[in-house]
Order: sequence, then structure tokens, then C-alpha cells
Amino acid sequence: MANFKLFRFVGGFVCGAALATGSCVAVIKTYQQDAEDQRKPEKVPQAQQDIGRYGYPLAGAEIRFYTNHTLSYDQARKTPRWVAEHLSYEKLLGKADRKHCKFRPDPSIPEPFTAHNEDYLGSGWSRGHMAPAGDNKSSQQSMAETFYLSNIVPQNYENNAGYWNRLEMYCRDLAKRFDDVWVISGPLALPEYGVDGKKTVCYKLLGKDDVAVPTHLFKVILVGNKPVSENLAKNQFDGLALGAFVVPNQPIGFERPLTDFQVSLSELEKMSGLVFFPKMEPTTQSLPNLCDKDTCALMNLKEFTLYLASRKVGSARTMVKLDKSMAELMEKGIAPDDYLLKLYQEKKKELENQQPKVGNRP
DNA sequence: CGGTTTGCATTC
DNA sequence: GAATGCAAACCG
Repeated sequence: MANFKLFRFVGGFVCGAALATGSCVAVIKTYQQDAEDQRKPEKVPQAQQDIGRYGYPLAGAEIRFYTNHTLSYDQARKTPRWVAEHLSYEKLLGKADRKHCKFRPDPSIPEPFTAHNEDYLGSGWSRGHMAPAGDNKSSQQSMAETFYLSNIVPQNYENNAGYWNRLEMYCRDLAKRFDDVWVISGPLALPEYGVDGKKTVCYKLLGKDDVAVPTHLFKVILVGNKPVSENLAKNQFDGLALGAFVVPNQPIGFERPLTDFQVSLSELEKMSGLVFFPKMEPTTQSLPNLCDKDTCALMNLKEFTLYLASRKVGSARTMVKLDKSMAELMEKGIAPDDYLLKLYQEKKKELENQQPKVGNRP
């Protein structure tokens, strides 16, 4: 039968392009549906049969599932469209380490549509996680998957290490106060007014693969506490709150509060073309504002500097590095807090007790 | 936490 | 000799 032959051909092609992965199966299923439709020509008007004889264009935007994040990919821009996560206090505990990870093309993305490390290296833009590595301390596997380039967008260095980093930290902090935290992040290419007063979308492309540099990044945060009793279980809005943020992909200082970048969810939906939490009943529009229910306060300069110092102290391998970390902090005019002092003392003991490294060359 | 670069070893 | 891997040093 001709139809059967067509199905076999198309299915084989897609599978080969997708490197025989889970996503490949999903794409084939779509085609199976198409093939089934085509097997019942009596139900399909002739014009539709003609138009669709060789199938319809595929966007490759299907939902892709990973161990601890979920995303939809943009095959034209070589970045995700959106990346979704669920955070909880327990999921943030663990010892997984980004030193054992490396950025690499997602093996499930067809080769013509994937980004490569060479596109980013030397481009002037950093590889910014959408689902952060730091949300995956509990599993080395799930952390490794966040380093797939399907989860990465070109991001301004200072923004990545600074403001966006602090926003991600705030999301993790929310997991201490709420049972559930859902986060959806992604890139945006927003229009600007030209000299002619008309709006134009303009964004850079990186490397051989033309990876699109977003002008902005968005993050939608939904938090919720579980009902305290069965009686409240029916109230869908119990404990829920939502915030949507659009942050320019450029350096942003400590003086800018997060609320400066808050937008309404419907505004973001228009900008992104996405509808968030479509299964929410009755609607997302009437959800309480996260910034009313919580602080929406990012770390300030002092807190952030202390945090970085504590990270450096914790990872110091020699006494010289350890003391350098502390001296660096003092130079900035910030005194160590009790937590850092304790960490410093513990690290100092650890380094004193460890066998001094003896050179034993012949 | 978020990143990059460099240097040296290993390997086919 | 190019490609890969890893540790260490660097920065905000």
C-alpha cells in the first residue's frame, strides 16, 4: 500500500535525524497519527488529502522531558523556548557538583538544529542555564542534563553571574517557605523603537549555527503551600502566588529591585506567545502577587559578597587560598559574619590536619 | 553560586 | 599532531 510505504519512509527519516532517542519516539507517534488519518480517506475531504499528502511542517517544539527539567526547543534560534522546573526543599539538598559536568549538544536534538560549544566560545557571550545547575544538587545525572545546550541561551556574563544568579537564588530560597515552587524560564527577543518610531525586532546570532542572543530573559514563579486540612483541599488558590519577570540581557546592578522587572502574566504571555499553567483552574489571572505574599528581595551587595566568600572558603584547597579569600573580603570593607567565621575556622583545621604535600620527584 | 581560560597529560 | 580530559587559576 502506498500509504504504508509513505509512513515507513517518513518515520525512518525522522528517527535517523533524531539519533534514536525518546524524542524520536514522540515525533513518530505524531506521524503515526497522521498515517492513521490518511488510512481513512472517506472521512477526510479530498482537498485536505491533497494538501497534506506529504505531511505538514514540523516545528520540533514538542515537550521534552529530562530527569529534573522539561523544555520546548526552538529549532530556529537553537535555544529553548521555555524550560520548566519544580523545586522543593528536599530536591535542593545534595552534593552533586558542576565540576563533573560539561556543556555539550543535546544528543536528542537533530544535528542541523543544535547549538555547539564553538558557537559560544569567544563570542563575548556566556552559556547561561535556564534550568540552573544549582537546582540539581540532589542528582549528578539531572545536573549533567542541565548542561545540554538545549537548556542554554547566550547570556551577558555579568547578568549571568550577577542579577540572574541572584534571581535563581531567590527561587531556591522560596523553597524554604513554600511546599511547591514552579519556575518557568526562557529567552525573549523583544522589539525596540527605531529612529522612524516603528518597532523592530533585532537580535544577534552567534557562530556557525546562528544561535540567537535574547534581548531579555523571562522567569515565571508560581509558589504554593499544600492545604493544611482536607477542608481546604478544594480551594485551588490556597497558598498559591505568582510572579512574572522580564529581565534585560545586560549587566544589572544591586540597586535595581526585582519588582522593577515585574510584569503581569498576561503581558508576558503576549510577548512570548506562551500560555502559562493552562491547567490552572479557574484561571491564572486572579492569582495573588508573589511580591505581596513574599519579599521578592534579592540578596544585596553585602549578602552576596559574603555568600561568594563562603563558597570560596568552602572550596579552598590550600591555606594560601583560604586566607586570600578572607583578605579579599576585608579589602572590600565587609566583615565576615558568624557563619563565615565558623566556616573559616573549620576549613583552617581541615587544611592544617591534612598531610602536607611532599615533592617526591626522582 | 554563575561562568571562562590555561596548561599539561593522555590518547588514537 | 589533533582531539580529549582534567586540575587549577581566574573573574563577578
